[in-house]
Amino acid sequence: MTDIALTLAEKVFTELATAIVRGELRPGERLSEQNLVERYGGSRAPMREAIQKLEARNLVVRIPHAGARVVSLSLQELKDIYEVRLELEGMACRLAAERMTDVEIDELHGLLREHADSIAAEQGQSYYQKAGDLDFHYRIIKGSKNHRLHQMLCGDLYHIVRMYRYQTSTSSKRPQQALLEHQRIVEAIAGRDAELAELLMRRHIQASLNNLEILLAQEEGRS
Amino acid sequence: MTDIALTLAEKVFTELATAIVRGELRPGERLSEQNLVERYGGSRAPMREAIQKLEARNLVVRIPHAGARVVSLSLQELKDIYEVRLELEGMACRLAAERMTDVEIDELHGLLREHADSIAAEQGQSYYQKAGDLDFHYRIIKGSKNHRLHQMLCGDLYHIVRMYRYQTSTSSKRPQQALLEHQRIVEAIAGRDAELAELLMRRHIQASLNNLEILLAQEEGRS
DNA sequence: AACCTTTGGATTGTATACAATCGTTACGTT
DNA sequence: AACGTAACGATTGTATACAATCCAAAGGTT
Repeated sequence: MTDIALTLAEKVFTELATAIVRGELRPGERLSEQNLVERYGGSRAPMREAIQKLEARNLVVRIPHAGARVVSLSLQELKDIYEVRLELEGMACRLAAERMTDVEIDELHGLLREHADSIAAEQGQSYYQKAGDLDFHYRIIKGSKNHRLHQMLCGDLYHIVRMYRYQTSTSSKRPQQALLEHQRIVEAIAGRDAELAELLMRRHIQASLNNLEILLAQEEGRS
Repeated sequence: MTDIALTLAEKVFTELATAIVRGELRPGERLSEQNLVERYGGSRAPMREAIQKLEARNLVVRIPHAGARVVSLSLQELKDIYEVRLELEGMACRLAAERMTDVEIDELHGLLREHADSIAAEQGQSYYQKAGDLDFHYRIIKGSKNHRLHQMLCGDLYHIVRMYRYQTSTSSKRPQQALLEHQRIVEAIAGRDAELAELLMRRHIQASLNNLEILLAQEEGRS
């Protein structure tokens, strides 16, 4: 039989994780075990375990005897994360150019066609564009065939990155620009040009970092 | 007042972590909560929490309703880890060349002199050499001034790397060779040559990976 | 009025008890 | 004898209860 016996701790964990990523739980907000019991049912033990799982993924910070809070990153910490992501995802793209199967590359092409159609039809809502962007990066990471790399990028860093992207609405011109960059990256991968693929991916992420910094600076000025 | 109130869960966690790294707990070995209670005292709750912390650092694997086992890595997984480490520690070295203070660099020089003396005196026992090697890498990582990078390298990857190094006794000629490589790396950092520093560090780790692969192959043949 | 101390409430850390699930062994069947 | 099945034991998941710690507000002192 397939194991449908998900523990309550895992359910609460995924619920909370998506809530944090979507910004429904604000950075710095407290997570009391008792509150979670009242909201999700069950007892304190599973709630506690869920919080620990969140801590393991750096989504919350726990202080002994003082409780857990949704992580709140300084601008410096966010830059640190992007610096690492730049390196790791560049690496992933390089490896993907060497290791992806031809079928996987075809699927990448298909994905880009979908995105292009979606943007052309103007129905490319912000949410779906972000999901699509995520899907693109996800496939390349998977294409690196390095399980640990996949785990680090998708498990830890991406939650954080997504969390801050949800709140900052991307500027209107960026999606088309991003699609162009994506297309060039896929070209490089299809040509098995690992160095170029890495270079282009690094530039791509650098661009989105610049974008984020501008938005954060605006937000800073507004507060 | 300084918080000396370490929770039992944390104590057990550090105990177990070092035990695993030292090989006192073998890969694949089971960790039953009840057993831990008998060995460390207390109740199941803190033991459970300790095991979860170990899982968060990839030192154990937990399967719902089936318990926890010390992680047992395939050769492929080990290669994946080294591949990531190569990239991240190369990055750390590059950043260190740009960001370390002159004082920190002086301290690095001092560390290398100690190592040279230790080897010359022939009293460089295998254990201390490893500790020294670790200290060297640790300082460079810290010198990168990227907190997340530090966390990833020291928190997750190093435990695993150390775990497999403890068991494989380094070959007799390697320490001197390693010291030489260390010295060249520090030269590059002192000269603020970031690219060279990264290159040398990557070669250095690649060499130790080659060394490890040979030893693992020998072990494979012996079993 | 500002500062320190103290006391109360709330929250986490730990202990114990019960329920659900899994692995294994013994048994019966083919 | 080999295979499938069912019951047992052991272990984990969850619930409840108690102890230790922290945070904040109230009161006294300088």
